[in-house]
Amino acid sequence: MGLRDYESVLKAAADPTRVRILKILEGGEMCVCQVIAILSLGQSTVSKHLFLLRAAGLIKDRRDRKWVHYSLDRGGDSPYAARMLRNLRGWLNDDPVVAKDRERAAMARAIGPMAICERKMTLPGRRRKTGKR
Amino acid sequence: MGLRDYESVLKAAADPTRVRILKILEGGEMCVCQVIAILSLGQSTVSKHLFLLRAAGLIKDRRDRKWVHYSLDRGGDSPYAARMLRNLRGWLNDDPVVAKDRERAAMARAIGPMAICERKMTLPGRRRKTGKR
DNA sequence: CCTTTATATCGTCATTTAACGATTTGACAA
DNA sequence: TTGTCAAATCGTTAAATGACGATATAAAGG
Repeated sequence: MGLRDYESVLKAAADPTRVRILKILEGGEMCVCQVIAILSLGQSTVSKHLFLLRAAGLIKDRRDRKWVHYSLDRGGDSPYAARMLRNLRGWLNDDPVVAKDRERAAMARAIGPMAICERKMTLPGRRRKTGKR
Repeated sequence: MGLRDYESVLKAAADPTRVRILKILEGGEMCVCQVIAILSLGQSTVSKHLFLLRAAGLIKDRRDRKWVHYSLDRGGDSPYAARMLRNLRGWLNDDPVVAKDRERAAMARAIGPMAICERKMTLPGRRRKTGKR
């Protein structure tokens, strides 16, 4: 519980894409394909971000049939992670990117994971492949 | 006060060397040459770290003759910075690296900035040039 | 078994970053 | 002004990071 853990939590929380994921998950559990659809990023990219967030103890996963659902790990054992999640609750709620993600998350929830995962549905409002960084 | 500010604060606070600086400054104001002596890192390296911490609103500087003293910017206008500083207060106090830095900081304070800045004194306990990463 | 589909992992590439030494700037003293 | 010294900035290099597409694994269904 020293500098190493601290660093993994802070670095995980410092990346803008990963904060977006955390803010999306504040609305509740989400399956990976929904997160992918909301962020409009490649599947492997999102998977890696989720891995880092999980490694830091910020989120946890739950397997349901062939889907994996992620949610905030509020009761985790990392005090750094727990505090950062609490901080984030009150932060960035007015940020336009976060707000837009929330809208798209609400749509994803309304549609449900099945429709999105089975590619019967695409979320509007942001074009895919928005530039390769 | 959106994602950009958040990112600069979190990234600044996520680097282990910069946290060490913040923890050192919890003991009070310090002149740059003292921080350099405590960390045993190159002068330009430390200067850049201080720049980033200042840009994020985590620390502030004060000029006194030919020395620049840095201290935590607790009353700053960035809510992210203020909160992170408060979090840090209670974090990492048991970490061995932080503890060692604190010892060396206490020595540096006892000696005073003059002696260290004028190179009449070298802090023991950690060899210079510990590897170029 | 074999196919499909959701997610994870691998390999590559471009960008960022942290370290260094060298140089410049800025404040003081002579 | 000139010299000195603390600190900031510049330029380079090696490692870390985030993006991607391709491939591998895990669970269902045929």
